Formats: sequence, C-alpha cells, structure tokens
Amino acid sequence: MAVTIYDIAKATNKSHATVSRALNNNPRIGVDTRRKVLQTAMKLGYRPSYFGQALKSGKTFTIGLVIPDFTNPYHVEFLRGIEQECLARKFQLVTMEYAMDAARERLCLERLLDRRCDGIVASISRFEPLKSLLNEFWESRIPCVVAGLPPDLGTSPVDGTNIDIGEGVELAVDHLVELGHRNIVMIASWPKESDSAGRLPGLQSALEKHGLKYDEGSVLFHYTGNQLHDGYEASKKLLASKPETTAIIGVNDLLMTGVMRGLSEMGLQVPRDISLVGTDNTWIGQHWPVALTSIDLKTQAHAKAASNLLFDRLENK
Amino acid sequence: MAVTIYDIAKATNKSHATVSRALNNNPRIGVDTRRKVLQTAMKLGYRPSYFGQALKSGKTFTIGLVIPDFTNPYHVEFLRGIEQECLARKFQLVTMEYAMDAARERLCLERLLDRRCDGIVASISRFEPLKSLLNEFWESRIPCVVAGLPPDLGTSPVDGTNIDIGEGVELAVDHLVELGHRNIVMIASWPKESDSAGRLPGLQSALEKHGLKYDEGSVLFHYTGNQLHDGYEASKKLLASKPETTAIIGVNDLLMTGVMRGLSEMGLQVPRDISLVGTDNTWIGQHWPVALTSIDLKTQAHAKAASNLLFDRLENK
DNA sequence: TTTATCTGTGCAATCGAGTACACTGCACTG
DNA sequence: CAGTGCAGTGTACTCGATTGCACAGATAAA
Repeated sequence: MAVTIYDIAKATNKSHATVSRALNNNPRIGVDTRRKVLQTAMKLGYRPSYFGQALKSGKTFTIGLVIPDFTNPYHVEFLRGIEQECLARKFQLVTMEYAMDAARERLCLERLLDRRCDGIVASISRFEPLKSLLNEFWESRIPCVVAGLPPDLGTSPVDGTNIDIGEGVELAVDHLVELGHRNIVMIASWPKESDSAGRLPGLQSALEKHGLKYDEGSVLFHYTGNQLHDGYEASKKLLASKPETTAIIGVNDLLMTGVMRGLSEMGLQVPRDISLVGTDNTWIGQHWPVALTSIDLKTQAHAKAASNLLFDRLENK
Repeated sequence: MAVTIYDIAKATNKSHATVSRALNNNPRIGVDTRRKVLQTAMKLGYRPSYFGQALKSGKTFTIGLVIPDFTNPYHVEFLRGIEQECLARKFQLVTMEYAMDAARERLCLERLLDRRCDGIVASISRFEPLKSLLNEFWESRIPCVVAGLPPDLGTSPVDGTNIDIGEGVELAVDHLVELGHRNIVMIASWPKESDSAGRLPGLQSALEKHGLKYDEGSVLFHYTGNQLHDGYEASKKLLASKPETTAIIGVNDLLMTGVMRGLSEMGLQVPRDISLVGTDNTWIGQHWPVALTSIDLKTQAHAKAASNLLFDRLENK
C-alpha cells in the first residue's frame, strides 16, 4: 500500500540496497544515482517505515515520558522542559499519563519495556512498588531516568534526578514568620511519599530556627491526593480541626488552587485572613486574582537535567 | 540482548513458529506445548517486540493524538475522553502537542504518517494549511479523525467531528441579557478560524433575538492566541477601548482565566462590576474563588464521538 | 487393511528497512 | 600489458515477529 524503497528501486532500475544507501547519504553512491533516487522518492511520496527502520537499526529517535497527571500544571511544565530538549535533538517525545492510577502507571511502563523507544523519563508516584519493573529497564539496557527519586531509596541501579526542595520550604517559612505567622500548617498529600518526604526536613529545621516547635501532629495536615478537589476538601477539614491556622503551605499549586476556592467559600480572604504558599510556581498560581506566592521548584531546570542525563546514557552506550 | 521467541524456541526444543502460535492462543497448539511455552516465556522474562509485531502484522494497537496545548484544560479534558475509549479497547494512546506552533503541528502529523499507529485523532488549529497533509492519511489508509472540523470545509475526504456550539452561545447571551446586560462583547481569538467561527452565528441570532444589534466591529474583540496571558492582555485592551462593556464572553476558559486576572488588577470585581462567561466548562473555571459561568461544550461526549468514529473506521477496513 | 480425517509442528516466505561482502568496470601505475 | 586501487552496485543476510502450506503420526471410518 504505502511506498517502500522497493518501489523506488523498481522505478529507478536500481537495487533496494542502493536506494537505501542513497537515502541515508552513504558516500559511496554516485551523485546522479542519489539525485535520481531522491527525486523519485519525492515524486512517489515515500515515507520511511518507522517500524522497518526501528526493527533493523534498533534506533527509534523517540523518548517516552510517563507522568502522573496532565491536569497538574507542574507536570505539564516538566513535560515542556523535556519536550524542549527532545526538539533540540530531533527526537520525538511521546507522552503517557496514568491519571494517578497505580495500575495504569504500571501499564505505561510495561508498554515502554517492549523496546518502543530509545529511552524513557518516568515521573512516578511511588518508587517501592515499581522497583522490580524499573530494574527491568536497567537489565534491558533501555536508559530510564526516574524523576523525583527519593534520595534514600537510591540503592537501585536506576538513574534518578531530584530537586532540593528543602531550601525552598525554608524560604517559605522565613517569609511567613516575617509576616507574623505562628500557626503554620503544611498540607502534605501522601505521608512519607516522594512528594512530601523531601519537604519535611526543610520544614522542621526552618520552624525550629524560628523557635516554633515541629510536631508532625500539629504542623502537618495529611490528605490523600494531589487533585484540585482534594485541596478544596482539605481546606475545609483543616480549618474545622485547626481554626487557629493563619498560614498554609501546600505541596503543589494545583492543590492550593483548590484550597483557595475552599477558603473563599468559607468567607476567608487571601491574604487578609490567611496566607498561602504553593510549591511549584506554575502559571496557575501566578494568574489568580491574588497571585499565589509559590516556592519555585525550577521545574524547567529539573526537566533539563533529567533529559540531559538520559541523552548522556544514550550516547555512552 | 532482549529475549525473543527464538530463545523460547531453543529452551523448549520447539520451533519459533510453534512458540509464536502458542503465545497467540492459536487453537492448533497442544495444551502441554502451550503451557511449557508460556512458562518459559514467563521465566525468561519475554516481552514481544513491538516493532517486530507491528512490522509483520501491520497492527500497533496504538492511537495517536495531536493536540494544540497541554496547558489548556479544554484540550486535556478532550484527551481524557479519548483516553477512556482507548483504555476500554486496550489500545495505547500516544499524545503529542504542538504548543500552538504551526511548524510543530505539521511535524507531529508527519511523524504519524510513517505508519506509527493504527489511527489518529487530530485537534488541529487550522484546516486549510494542512489539507494536503491530511489527505495523505486518507490515501495511506490510516484512519484520521479531525476534531473540530469547520463544517464549511468538509469537501475533503477526511473524517471530522464537530460540536454544535451555537446553542450554547445563545444560552449564554440569554443569561446575560436577563441579568440586564446590554453591552456584551465576545473575545474571539482567531477571526474566521475554527474556534470562533462556530460561535458567531449563535451570537448573532441571540443578540438580534433580544433586539441588540450584531455588528462585528463593536460586538467582537479580536485577539490572537488562546493562552492565559493573551486573555490577560486582551482584558486590558478591551476595557481601554470599550469601557462601557459590562459582560464578556470568551472562546475558552483558559483565556477567561487571564481576563479575570486582568480585571482584578484593574480593580474590577466579578460579577459585581462585570460579568464573565467562558465556553468550555472545565475544572479551571469551576474552581475560581468566584466560579466562572461557562458554556458546557460536552467535551467528553465530543471526545467519545471522535474516538468512536475512529474505531469504526479501524474495524470496517 | 486401506483410506480419510484430524492434531500438532516445522519450513519457509514475508513485513521494510540496513549493511557486510563480493563483484564489475575504469583509471592509473610500473 | 598485467597489477592495483577505488568508485559504484548488487546479492544476500538480518532484525523479531506472523502465517500459509506441507507433513508426520494418531485415530476413525470403510
């Protein structure tokens, strides 16, 4: 159906090998032949078969990206960063999301294991359950970079990148204390999970620095999920159980957007009645009627680091 | 490197053909053989080569989706709808965005033309410049559904889906007139382009129904781009040139989010000083401190329709 | 017993490319 | 004129799967 190199071979009275070489700029092909091949390829509307090429050469010039949630601006910003790097290297980026669903997350990764792309960047929800699966990438020699890998789980041979968020949380606390806040609460989505884990040490040291006590029970408000409505509900429950709260730090901007809505419904104004600090510094926080103060995670830089690490692996082996 | 059916064949003392048949549930394989093959496949950690399968069978069980912008909740919602249908049919969805860039849009489509997937859904920015490219899909017999195809350009053989948005715009105008508004302006991003085109007739008939005159110059405010900052800037320019405006209809929620921010900066409160109506009814509008009234585009239903059309085409041929 | 039928497998071709190796001319050297 | 070198092509194998056809052996029917 589609035009192949054999069709070009027939049309030019050359062998398909010659055609292939001409198309691949092999120096041992005569100028006339090359021109003729290229011309008829153009005329016939030839497009190389991705599968034929990939099967034979083992190269796909495609990078797979797995992210939790398209709805979350943080992940989209991360995606954009990876996209930039791929574009610069003429690689195609192929994105899959798993909508915060563990089974689908697993499925996405397994799909990528059947050598569909040259390498992958995975922004996973939790490391432990996927450990063995991720090791398969290592064994299959498909470079795989796990973004946001918790530092203490680094005994696995997989590559990982992370961001130092402790510093950002400290700055946030400094800022809030300076404004006079004493009852600061952090909404942490998954206790002990990657998202929150990196933030806790920073929170603790910052609070103690200012003479405020760090007590997980009173300083943290645990809630499951990173979605908008999770933040909405969390805000209501939080203020019901700790009405003395005057400042909230959230683990991401999307969550905080939900919080903002919840507060507004309860008649509280930001920042008059309560202060908020997000943690991604994405566009969503910056375009609120009252701009959301947010810890800058340098997402683009993180994405760049992750993709650079991946491309390094691709070139070295 | 990776495990192939030949490795399994060697381990089980069968031919690779038998192995292939056993793995594919061919009824003519003996029970013992099948069990043995499946067991060793499991033991060796076999994963079929996507490219090998695709090359031979011509089936990829993959659908390609091209969308303008991950940042726009409308497109993400559309994506989610397609995703649902793919999941139900055990197809893999592969998404590419072009970040509102015509060159990249073209690139994405060309990538999909080299028979990378069984079919595609394309949410394109403009039909005309891509017409010939889209016809190539038709000729290559790769089913392609164009979402949001403007009705008057339907002479091309490509498949298209659309939504009747006129009715929604009418409802919006009715609502605003009922609230007492007389100076209603619609912010339309690209004049005469797909996004806005479908809305104009509805706007016209609705205004005239209420005895308000429809005059493109005074009723429409043209602005380029669908991004958040486009809305932000549009709001400022709009109120500078038409300070009498009391209600704004926007072509999408993301744009309106920018408008909201702009108005707030100018000291205007919604809905006290000015009324807003969006057009997507996505989460972003619903979670503002003041919920954004929005025309429901039934995006999920649209996505469902598009993917159903695509899968129909896949089965019929 | 012979023939027909059915089960279970193997052989070999095929999908669309890339590439090692061999071969044909031709020019140049000694 | 024989020998060498190189530019330009073709032959044939390969990547990892699927599948039509042939065939062996067991079983059933005549």
